[in-house]
Amino acid sequence: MPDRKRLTLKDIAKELGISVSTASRALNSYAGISDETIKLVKEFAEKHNYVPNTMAVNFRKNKTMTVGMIVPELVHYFFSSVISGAISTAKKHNYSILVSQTDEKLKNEVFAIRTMLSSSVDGLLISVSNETINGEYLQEILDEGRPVVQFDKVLDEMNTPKVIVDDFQGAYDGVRHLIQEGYSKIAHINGLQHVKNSQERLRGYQKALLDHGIEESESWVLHCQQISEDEGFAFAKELMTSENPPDAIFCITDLVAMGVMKYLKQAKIKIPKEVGVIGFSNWDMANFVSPSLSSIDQYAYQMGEKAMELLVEAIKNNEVGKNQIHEIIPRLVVRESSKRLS
Amino acid sequence: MPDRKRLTLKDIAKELGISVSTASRALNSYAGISDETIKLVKEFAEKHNYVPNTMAVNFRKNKTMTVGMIVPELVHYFFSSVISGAISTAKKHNYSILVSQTDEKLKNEVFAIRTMLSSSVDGLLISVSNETINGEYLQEILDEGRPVVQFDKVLDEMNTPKVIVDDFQGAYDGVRHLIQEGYSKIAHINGLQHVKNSQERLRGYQKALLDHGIEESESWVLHCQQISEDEGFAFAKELMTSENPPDAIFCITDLVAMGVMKYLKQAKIKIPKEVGVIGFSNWDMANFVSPSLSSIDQYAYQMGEKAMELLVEAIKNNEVGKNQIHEIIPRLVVRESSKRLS
DNA sequence: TTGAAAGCGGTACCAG
DNA sequence: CTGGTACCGCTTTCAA
Repeated sequence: MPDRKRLTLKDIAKELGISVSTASRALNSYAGISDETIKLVKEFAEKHNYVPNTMAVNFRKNKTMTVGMIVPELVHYFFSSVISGAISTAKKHNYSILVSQTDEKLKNEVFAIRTMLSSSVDGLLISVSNETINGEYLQEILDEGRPVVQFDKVLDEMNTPKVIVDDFQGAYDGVRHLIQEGYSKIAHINGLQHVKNSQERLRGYQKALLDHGIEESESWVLHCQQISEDEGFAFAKELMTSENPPDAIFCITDLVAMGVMKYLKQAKIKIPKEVGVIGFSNWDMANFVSPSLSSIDQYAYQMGEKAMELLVEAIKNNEVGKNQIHEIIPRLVVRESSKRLS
Repeated sequence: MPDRKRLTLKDIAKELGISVSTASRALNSYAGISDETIKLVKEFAEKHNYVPNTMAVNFRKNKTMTVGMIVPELVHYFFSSVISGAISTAKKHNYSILVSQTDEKLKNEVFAIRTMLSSSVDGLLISVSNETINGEYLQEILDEGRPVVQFDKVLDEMNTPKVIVDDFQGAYDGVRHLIQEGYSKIAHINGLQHVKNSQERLRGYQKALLDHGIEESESWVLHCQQISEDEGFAFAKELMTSENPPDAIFCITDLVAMGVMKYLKQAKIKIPKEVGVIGFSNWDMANFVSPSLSSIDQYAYQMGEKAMELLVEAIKNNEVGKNQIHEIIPRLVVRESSKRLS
């Protein structure tokens, strides 16, 4: 396949009998170039299908109009929605997005960041893995003078804009709803204790109980390691076969709630009559299961849009290390799994 | 934020009192450079954290080590799985992936292709939108001498490697399974008639009926426009309230099957006792609904891996326009929704 | 085994 | 308003 040599600025200049610089300026419509010349050059370029060599432009301007996006998992309703939102905003600003995933492994995250760096991205959107405890690797990219925006799972101590969901509020709303539906023995299947989202959701759960005069029982708070369906199943079994079984379970994610419901159904425990269930994230499947699952929607798509906006802005203003928090208020979506009344 | 100027080859050369070319060759371990020099340069580079300027390298070599990937929809179990597979293979070969989505709109697809082109991707992975009927826009990228690999939804007439699922076989296996379970009045909710996947699945459905001596009824084949849950619901209703309702429904995708099951449950029609249901794609939710949904697994992740492998190979060998078909044999996953026996 | 130098294709500064 | 030219950082050819 002989790569048909592409037309360059030099070719155009020679062909039209003008200088390369004039041609360049004409194509970019600089002030101080006669309309005539501009027209001449543009028409010629159009006619001959001139496409500027992006690599040359990137090289010269030291910009790629490309940003990196690193997520823990791609095959995931929440994250793919965030990416979708980010892509849509990126498109508006003429940015492209390099996507990478870490499978929640720090090792992969470090590799991904390095790769992004070497791909010369203009900036980075990242939701850190569960294994990530400090941001030393992330710091490298900031040190290069390239902006980073964190979203969803963030490292507090890193100075970057952050787009997060108000997990506390979401959890609070969910648990309050359970209480209002008449549940009073509410268990919570939480996540990894060092992860901030988990901590906040736990706080919301506790505060809701407190505010409604319900005493907390330590044995009703369990912590997942994998945040998996299997854990949901196992913990539900553990809870329901204990001395003092709960009458509602607030789950750290919808996936865990799926496991919980699977167990309850298998054990012939009626949802929501005997036990209420509520998830977090509002996955697509929440709608399809029966009973349909009440959940907390995190506005994933909007989160992606916002994160990308902040990144574009930071790139434009060459702002690195600005610590700014954009908090998204989640929305309780009530479905069948938590409706005891009515 | 003052961008700390990065170390360049020139700096290294000056510092070590050697020429830029020697430094370059040493770093790349050229033959004809003394081991001593190589060691000297590499150690210096290592110590001072030298990172080659990728944009300069790209520019010089006219390669970016980046490929584009265009899918109809990102928030989709199947496509995100394919992307995931592609990313994993890309990583092995040191490629990065630019991701874009078209929302099944030709307009967006054209834009995405143009953007990818201008981002100087080394190659392109694409699954075309439902609106795409011919490949003139795709041809542009081939004409530039850059390889394209199509996957899942492909344009037959384009000369590119293609990775597809044997839709015919998948449909055949699914319908045969229904027949073996004792269903005989099998309806099929198909997709858009001009899309190849739809045609093949329809063929498989028809052949299975034929092979088992079951007569086909035209009124039992319906065509979706959107391939949506709502359509599944509406068509199920149409079928079940008709003069001659079927006793099984083979759906073009799991999403449509979700709608079908929703209707059946609402109409108190027992699955799988009265009506069997089977989907296509084997989404994660197939496991979570009840009854769980039988489906045809397309090995999405492997499809992504394979497509990326073919692309890397094509890039390496500078092969553009090679027409090669890699067909993946899907796998029937039997769950509750189609098990009438036992 | 090494150095000098010519670009790659643009952009932008300085003169005129 | 336009042309000439230096240069971005690296690779590679040619000479030594």
